[in-house]
Amino acid sequence: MEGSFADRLVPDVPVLTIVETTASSLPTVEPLAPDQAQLLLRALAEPIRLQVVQTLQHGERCVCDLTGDLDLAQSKLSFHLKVLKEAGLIRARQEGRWIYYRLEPAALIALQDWLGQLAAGCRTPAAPCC
Amino acid sequence: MEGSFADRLVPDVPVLTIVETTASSLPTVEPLAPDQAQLLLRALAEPIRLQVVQTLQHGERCVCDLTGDLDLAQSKLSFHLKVLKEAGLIRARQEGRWIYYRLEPAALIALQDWLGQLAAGCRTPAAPCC
DNA sequence: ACCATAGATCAACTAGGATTGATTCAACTG
DNA sequence: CAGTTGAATCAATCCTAGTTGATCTATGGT
Repeated sequence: MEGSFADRLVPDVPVLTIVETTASSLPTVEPLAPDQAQLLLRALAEPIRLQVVQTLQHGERCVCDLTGDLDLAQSKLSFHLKVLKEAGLIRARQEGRWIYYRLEPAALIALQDWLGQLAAGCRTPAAPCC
Repeated sequence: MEGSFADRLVPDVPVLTIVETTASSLPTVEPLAPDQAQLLLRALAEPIRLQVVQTLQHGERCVCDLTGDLDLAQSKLSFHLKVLKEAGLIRARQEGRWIYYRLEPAALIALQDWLGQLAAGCRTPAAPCC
């Protein structure tokens, strides 16, 4: 262990836990811990990674295509894919010699919910001061 | 002009435009441009700024209180408040010698919507490859 | 078995965001 | 008015995420 790069960037936080609710048929997501929210935010808050995510929005894609799509060095793309994967935003699937990446909507939805709670909380009016 | 620090971090992107829809009574938000989304993400993707936002979730608060709440140097807090403000996530209000900051829910909701669109887009199944 | 290709990993380097402490500015107070 | 205090700004420094090019691993083809 004791890796570098993304390993340093990505703290040891358990990844998304997806929970099948008993009653509803829709899969819901555990409320995001602040750590997890931050992991997702940091992963998304980078131009190249944002491009990757937006590209994957249109469907699964293999690395070799992504390098072409985004005109990136293979090494660079690989680095960012790792960050996105460890944040739980994308998933990899191997097929022969190629590796396909796809978005993980659950992560996006979890973050969405987290933002919603944040927005919902700030309905309280002013406060006193020092 | 021609500042440094946050000025460099925060590109010259027009801030949120809030639009009153004619029919509904709820204020909605223009779809976020990728630039704007990234500005918001970068602002949120930092531990201290996230703490600030979470603190403000419980209501408006003046700087002097925030420094105490979060145990931060005044200068440091001021820097992060600037980033958050320029991203449109918080708003300042002066009252005498004190300056109160509060969350801007519209920004959170705009980002929420943006994430929603991203998640909605990735319903398409696999794709071909190289 | 050998070679070619897809992709991950690594070590060294770079760059730019964050921190620090000092300074400046503005609003009150005596 | 001078003195005080809340907060923003600045310059210098630090630190770490991101880049680069080379290397390693694995799959598949001949």
